[in-house]
Amino acid sequence: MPIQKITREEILLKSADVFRVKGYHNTSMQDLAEACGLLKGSLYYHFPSKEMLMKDLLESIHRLLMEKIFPIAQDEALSPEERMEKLLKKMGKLLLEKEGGCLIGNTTLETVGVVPEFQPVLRTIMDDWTKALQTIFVNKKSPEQSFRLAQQTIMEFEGATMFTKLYGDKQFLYDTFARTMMKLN
Amino acid sequence: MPIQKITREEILLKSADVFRVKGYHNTSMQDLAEACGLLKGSLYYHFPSKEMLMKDLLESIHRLLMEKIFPIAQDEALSPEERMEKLLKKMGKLLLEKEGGCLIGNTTLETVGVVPEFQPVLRTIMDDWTKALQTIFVNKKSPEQSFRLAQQTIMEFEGATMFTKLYGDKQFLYDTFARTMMKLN
DNA sequence: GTCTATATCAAGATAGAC
DNA sequence: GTCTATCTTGATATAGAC
Repeated sequence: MPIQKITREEILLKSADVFRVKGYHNTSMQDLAEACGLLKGSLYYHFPSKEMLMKDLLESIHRLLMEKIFPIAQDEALSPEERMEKLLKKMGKLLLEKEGGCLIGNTTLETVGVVPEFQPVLRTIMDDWTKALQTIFVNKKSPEQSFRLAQQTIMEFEGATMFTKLYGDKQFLYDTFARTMMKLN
Repeated sequence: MPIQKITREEILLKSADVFRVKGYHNTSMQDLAEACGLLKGSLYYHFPSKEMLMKDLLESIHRLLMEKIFPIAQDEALSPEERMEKLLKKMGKLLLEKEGGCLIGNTTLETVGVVPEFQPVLRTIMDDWTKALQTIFVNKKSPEQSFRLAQQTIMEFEGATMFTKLYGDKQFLYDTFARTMMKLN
């Protein structure tokens, strides 16, 4: 009987690291297979196509965010400032302290308008990310203003990630974290 | 004798539209040739490779910005507010009111860390863009603060472009324009 | 579940006719 | 300067052995 070398979930995790650095179109099934310690053909046992693999990956990331990160915004044991800090730090660890920047942002700029299948899940992730931040801001501001502040925070976050990538300097992100904390006043 | 169908500069302009929408790796020489009304092989008379074509395009964009857009920041006939408005509007027309968002931002996220040849020119564009905005802010703020404000403006601008692309709503950009004008106070 | 082998196609790039 | 034709490679994907 055959030996299971890697699970479906593990393939997605390894693939995320490759896609984040190389981008969607520039990543080959060969690249993904190597990262997983498999041969190219074996990937097709788990996923019918590269496109479906990426779609599943994005949905898996959305699920992770919804379960582990975004609920921090509603943690009544913490102050709004503590929630914001905890959420930003976790987002930083998850999406930013790895090489290549933010997979969601990268994939958005690279594939929206080109691979229509990805757009809905990318939008959903941004929507729920916005809602989470809004939930924190709403302790201090009106709902409408909190919504705008949440969107602005993510935009600055993505812009800072671009600068961090271009200049190889994480300070851009740390500064954005700090400015976001100040918006809670 | 052969008939000149298109100039080198025109090829770059047509290619910019394709790259902006499809991205660098997802654009084929075939795509570029079609956009230019040429056959694939003919492109290699003008450019030795796809990589060099893109590099020349980025340098051509840099030249255009340095000649036509960034000098607005030093136009002594205008107030700081008027310079900022004029510069932002021109950047909007040049980079944003076309399909696909900002070619510089797209190319940065897609190729930094993957195509090292592009990174210097991308950095130079961002550097000079930052300097131009700093020149305007410095009428109202300290040089250090102006530098930070200039960087933040570009980051927000790129983040807003991402949202505009993802949600198909240009309001994100207009709002960012308005917020930037308010930073001059 | 993974491997080997292979089919198919499109990509970047080159050579030479016109 | 552009076209036709072609080379070579690497991509996605499939079939079948183990």
